[in-house]
Amino acid sequence: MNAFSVANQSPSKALEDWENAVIDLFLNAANSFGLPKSYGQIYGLLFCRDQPLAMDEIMELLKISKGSASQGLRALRQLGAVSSVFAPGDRRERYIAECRLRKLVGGFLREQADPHLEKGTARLNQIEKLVNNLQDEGSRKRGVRRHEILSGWHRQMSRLLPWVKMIVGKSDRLPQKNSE
Amino acid sequence: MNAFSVANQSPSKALEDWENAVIDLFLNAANSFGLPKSYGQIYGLLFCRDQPLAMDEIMELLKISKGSASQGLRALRQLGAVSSVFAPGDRRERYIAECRLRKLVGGFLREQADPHLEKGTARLNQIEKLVNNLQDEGSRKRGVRRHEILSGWHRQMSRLLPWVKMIVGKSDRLPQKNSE
DNA sequence: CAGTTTGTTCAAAAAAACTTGAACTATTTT
DNA sequence: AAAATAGTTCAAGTTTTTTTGAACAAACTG
Repeated sequence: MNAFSVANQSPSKALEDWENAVIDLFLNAANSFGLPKSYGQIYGLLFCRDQPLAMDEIMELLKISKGSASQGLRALRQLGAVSSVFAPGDRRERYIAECRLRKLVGGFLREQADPHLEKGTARLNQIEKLVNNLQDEGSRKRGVRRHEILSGWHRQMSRLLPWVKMIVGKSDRLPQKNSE
Repeated sequence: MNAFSVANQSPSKALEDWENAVIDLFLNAANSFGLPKSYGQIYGLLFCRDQPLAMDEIMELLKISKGSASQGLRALRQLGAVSSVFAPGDRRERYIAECRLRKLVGGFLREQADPHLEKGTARLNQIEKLVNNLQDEGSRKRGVRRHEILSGWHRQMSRLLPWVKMIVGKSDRLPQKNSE
């Protein structure tokens, strides 16, 4: 236990091992959800911290560029995964992570899934039109059948999302202290 | 209605417009699910067809390479999205698309989501270990809290998947002919 | 208002993901 | 058993995505 580890109570310059592990976890998770790694890193770092961090602190701790930090923070705010606060007596914006799974999932569905479903509707209409224009009887029948199947899938997916929000919403934070 | 469109009853050399639209739809969908475009194209093509197609036909219709076709078909079979059949009197394998959403979702969850959840368990254990080793009281408490939150999320996600399979499983194909 | 500080933008560089095709294995045909 | 056909593999090439950093804009400070 050296001078450093004792001094670690105030905003530290370096990440602890477990923090790196959490950040790496979110890095991988972001990838799986089709988001850039840096978004995951930023979220992961903020998730670890009790105190809000400013952009330049994030840049330094994660060793990422100004551009990545700026863009990542913007996207995360857009998703509702991060929000900004102002510390009195400091001009710069500071950021904290949203830790309620319900909110995170909700934001993700709103920003990613919903737009896809809408585009899907448009595409299905286009396909329907093309299919109905077919002259050849057999071809048209086959096309109509396929359009019906796709429409059914689309409907199913639309139904699924509200359930997902609902199921994830239940018993969000652990049944323990820290009650909002 | 020319000679071509009449002849189109047998395996055609070119795609129809609606087929291209469907293939493009699946191309985009594959992307959204983190799969290569070519997987989506291949699935989309097979989805359109009543008759199974051989690999060289897929290559020609989609203008993709041998390698892409081979790898794509393997991955799609692995996912349960495509299965192969043998036409009598022809040596080559032929492929058809699985059109039951339930099966598609099930395969995707099995091959993509489940492995992630397992890796998640391992990562959480690693984080727990690191956190418990912390000497500084405050740091450890913060780490423990974060590990608890992540464990809660992990549990929630594990609970969600069976529901997804269940909800998507209901009323799969349209209530119409073509009964399995 | 000139100088700082904070944060954004975007073209170019770097990294990651995907596709290609030639070489190879395995199987069938002559 | 040689030739032909099917299909796989993987290193190299291509495309796409992500990151970087310098130039810029905006808001404060002395």
